[in-house]
Amino acid sequence: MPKQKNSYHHGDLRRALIDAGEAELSENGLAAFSLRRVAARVGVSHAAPAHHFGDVSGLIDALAERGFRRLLDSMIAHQEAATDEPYEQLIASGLGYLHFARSHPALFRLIFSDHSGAAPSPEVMATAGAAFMHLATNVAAVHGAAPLAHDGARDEVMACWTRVHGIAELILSGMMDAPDKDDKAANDAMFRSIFEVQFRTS
Amino acid sequence: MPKQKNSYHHGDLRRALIDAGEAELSENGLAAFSLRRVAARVGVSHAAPAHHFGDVSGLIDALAERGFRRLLDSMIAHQEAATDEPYEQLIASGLGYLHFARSHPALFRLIFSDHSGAAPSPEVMATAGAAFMHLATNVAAVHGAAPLAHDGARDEVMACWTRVHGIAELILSGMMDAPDKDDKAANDAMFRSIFEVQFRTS
DNA sequence: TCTTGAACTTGACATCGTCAAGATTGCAAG
DNA sequence: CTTGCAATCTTGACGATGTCAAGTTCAAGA
Repeated sequence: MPKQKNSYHHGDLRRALIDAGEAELSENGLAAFSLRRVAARVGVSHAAPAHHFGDVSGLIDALAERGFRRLLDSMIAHQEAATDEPYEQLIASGLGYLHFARSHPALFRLIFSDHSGAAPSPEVMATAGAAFMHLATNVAAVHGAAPLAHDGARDEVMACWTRVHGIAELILSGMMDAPDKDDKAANDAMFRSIFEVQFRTS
Repeated sequence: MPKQKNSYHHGDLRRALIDAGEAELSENGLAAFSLRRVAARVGVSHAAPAHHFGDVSGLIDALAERGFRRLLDSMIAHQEAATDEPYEQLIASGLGYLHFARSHPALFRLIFSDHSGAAPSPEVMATAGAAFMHLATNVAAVHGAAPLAHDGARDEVMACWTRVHGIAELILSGMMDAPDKDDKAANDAMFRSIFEVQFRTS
């Protein structure tokens, strides 16, 4: 199946549009995102995407799903490069989360955009659930337990997620200084020094 | 100075546009934000805002500044309704942050949108600095010290900020369940149970 | 009174998302 | 083999949007 057999019938337009959409997103950001430019980038008419995604939110949804998968992949990759020690793996996962957010800021923001109006598609929620379970497994391993086994386990997972997520968001918004995203050692130190702080009732 | 002396020369158009922009933001969200609708809402021609804000990002910037001020106000208000105990004041500030985020989601997202391209205006950064200092004072009081006095104090403040911010963002994105935003007791319990979790090296 | 500049309007333009209608093609039934 | 059908893609149009240029109105100082 050649990439382009003829002018009509692209062959794998859906995938091509998602690829192009991802590229447009990193180059121009979400605010300047345009369906017509994505179509033009693939070399297809401006109305072609409608048949595969309905309207623009359909493409956005597909991009969100891919983004979530990439986020999970980044966590896994960083974790696999770490020690077997459970806590080190948790830290590594968090650093993978951070690295993805900073490498693909627009995609990251897109994933966590306001889904208050239209609920995210089932595929997106499923991928989000997978990422959540990954974290839950990390956290549980630190306690030497099964994921979500004991009371308050869910709170622990959310405590972890919100911390990592908050750091990522504040860095992206420019409110928080951070070392170059590829300086592993510096980010490791920065992350631990914030992640591990504890507040006490005086 | 009457609100409307005649058709031309509105009198206080800049303020009126910011008011209308804020209303539009809460009603339709950032994605559907339109300069022309804001102008129409005030009863002014579609090109009138340009004279006061340049382009659309000028109005957005003004809205961000107002939003930051409202965020700080919400923190202060909640804190003043709490005990004198420093840690309780810190928690109350966080709950005020959360309450603002959930009461004005679009404005909250706007404040922390991607400023990577154009730097936020000096006014916005100044207001953001005031919010940061408020938190720094809270955190320092827990340790019975002056703001940012000791080594690592900045990390402690950022640890606090990122935690509160992460909770707010994940709730807004729909990734985290939370009690009704006006149920004070339930939110207090939820917030503490996440904020106070500590992770240890196994 | 005259004039000058700020405040606002009007009209135009390119671009955007979406819709309806037409063109093209793969494919399976006959 | 061919013939019709449904999926795929194109074309053209519409209203809405941000921005620019040129014109209009008004207040206030010379």
